[in-house]
Amino acid sequence: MEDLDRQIVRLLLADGRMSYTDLGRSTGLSTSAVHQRVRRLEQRGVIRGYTAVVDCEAVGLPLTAFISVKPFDPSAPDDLPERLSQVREIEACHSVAGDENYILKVRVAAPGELEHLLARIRSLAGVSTRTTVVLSTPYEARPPIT
Amino acid sequence: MEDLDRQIVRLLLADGRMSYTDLGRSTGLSTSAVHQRVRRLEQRGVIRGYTAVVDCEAVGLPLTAFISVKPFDPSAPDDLPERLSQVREIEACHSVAGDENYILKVRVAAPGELEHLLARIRSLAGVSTRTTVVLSTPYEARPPIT
DNA sequence: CGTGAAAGAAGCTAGTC
DNA sequence: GACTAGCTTCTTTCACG
Repeated sequence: MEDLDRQIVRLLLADGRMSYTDLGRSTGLSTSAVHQRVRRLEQRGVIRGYTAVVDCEAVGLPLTAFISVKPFDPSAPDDLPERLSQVREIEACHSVAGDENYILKVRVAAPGELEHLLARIRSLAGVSTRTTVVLSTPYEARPPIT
Repeated sequence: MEDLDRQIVRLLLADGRMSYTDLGRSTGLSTSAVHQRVRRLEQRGVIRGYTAVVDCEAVGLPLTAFISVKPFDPSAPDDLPERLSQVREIEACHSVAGDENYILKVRVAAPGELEHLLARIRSLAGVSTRTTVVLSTPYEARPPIT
């Protein structure tokens, strides 16, 4: 990827609402040139979209946890992502190497909800779980190095 | 938090570049009314900012890993977040309950970089590490339920 | 791939209820 | 808090190098 594109991506990571005019000023390109490049970055899937960064506590989800899961039956077909896709409390699902098969990141309002969520995950996906509760988050979602 | 605010937050999570005009149409408010509400949400820290969602592979960081860390000397003052704050490969740092003290999420270009990064983390923070390599990511950064 | 111009849309700020 | 109004700024397209 070209240096100008990298620069544009970096600027949009820092401020997803930056105007094309400002992007142009910062990169030394004309407004329409950045516009074109951003469109291409979106089409190629380099930029997947844009989102607000929200304080989870402020929206009533103060409890974050990581749940590592392992199937009861390792020979069964592995369709966990689909099975759990409608469980909206799951923010992320990573297939991992190591002792367990997946790591899930979840957000809930209270410990009681975590308990119900774990039961739901175990029965929906046929897995055993190991849960690590987050106490605090010094930082999260820092921009990558690009 | 009020229902209208919740709705606005949900819309901005789905599309961080949505215009105030469209937010108004979707919520039944006038443009300036949404504008005002969004400003307040930003001031209160409910909305922390806006960012582009980028495909990490496409920007040259195809390798993601979770690193759980435990201090060599549990009685030493715990300033890991500050000690590691300039390590840009670290995307997130969570203090956690359980066997280990912190979980770090990192992104690098290649296995060799992960090796160097681990050495750097161990010496900077005085910790032992346990690393879980991500093989694939069915989903990530899904919007919370609000 | 880049530029520049021009029309239309959206952002922003007051003043009013 | 929300609305209307009006000025400013940005977006978006297109013709051209």
